[in-house]
Amino acid sequence: MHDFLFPREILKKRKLKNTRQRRAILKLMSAENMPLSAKEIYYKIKDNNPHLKLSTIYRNLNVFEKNNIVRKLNINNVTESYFELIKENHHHHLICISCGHIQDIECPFDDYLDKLEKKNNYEVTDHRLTVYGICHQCKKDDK
Amino acid sequence: MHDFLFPREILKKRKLKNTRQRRAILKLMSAENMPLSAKEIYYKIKDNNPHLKLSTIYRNLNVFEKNNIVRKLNINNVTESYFELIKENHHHHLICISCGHIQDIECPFDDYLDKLEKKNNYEVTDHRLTVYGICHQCKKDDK
DNA sequence: GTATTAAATGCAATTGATTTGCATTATCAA
DNA sequence: TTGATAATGCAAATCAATTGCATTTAATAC
Repeated sequence: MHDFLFPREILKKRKLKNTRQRRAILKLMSAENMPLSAKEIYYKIKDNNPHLKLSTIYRNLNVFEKNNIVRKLNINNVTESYFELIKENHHHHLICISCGHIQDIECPFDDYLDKLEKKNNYEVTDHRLTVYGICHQCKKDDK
Repeated sequence: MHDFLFPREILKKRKLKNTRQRRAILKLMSAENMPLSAKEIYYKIKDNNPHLKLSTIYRNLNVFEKNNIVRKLNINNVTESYFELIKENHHHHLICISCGHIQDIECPFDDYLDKLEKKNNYEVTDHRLTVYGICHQCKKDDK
């Protein structure tokens, strides 16, 4: 389950320019290890990158998405997109609609997608499962 | 599997005002029977509703969503939200990333969500499964 | 029907996320 | 070290969606 690469290795592997800004974004995403929005990334790394602009974050997240380095997530009733590093373990998300906490869940599909492909004559390229609910803590707090 | 209600019945049931604009939106959504964006709805009904504004569509789609009349959908790489009428048959979506065609697929979950609830101590309220791929026609056309 | 009242609509302006154009700067390969 | 190419900073623009407010309309009581 060897998965970790340094930002500069991730970039080199894709022949992407190894810039300070890109390294900072990847380093943060790796450290936080949870989905983050462009703004969250921006506010967490701007102190160490004085002239950094939000547009640079957006541009790089798009580059990373095209290069399969990050995955963009839509969350119901949340306007900003979230981004997570793509790792080896394929998973989905369980999201608390009260506190917003996101946790990974295993992919429950075994041969379901193969069957779906054949049945519908599709070539399946991606799938997303998102489960929404109220987490234990929020239930207790009656939030 | 009796499911069909006239727009005025749908509105009355929820004690929502039965306006011309709301009826037009619901009538269209029922006739088209596929997810539509606010703009698509707007352009398809504006000829019969001269002073209709897009903001009225948005406001009503939000009202309908709160009242469980429509469901809002996010589609990867698509900026607008899509909306579909909620009917009895619970389903998910298979979307062609080439032509954008959306088709319903059965929900594959039996006791999976119950197990997930218990395992994670969550109260599950909603779930979305979206499968992306390339449809038969687009494969043939090599689009 | 008519009056009353609360809610919906039209309209214009605004918001907020994301993108883009362009001049400048930084990276990378030779 | 240099030159070519791509990334960044910065400001402005875009686009989906929302909002404030005056006016209109639907629902209810009379």
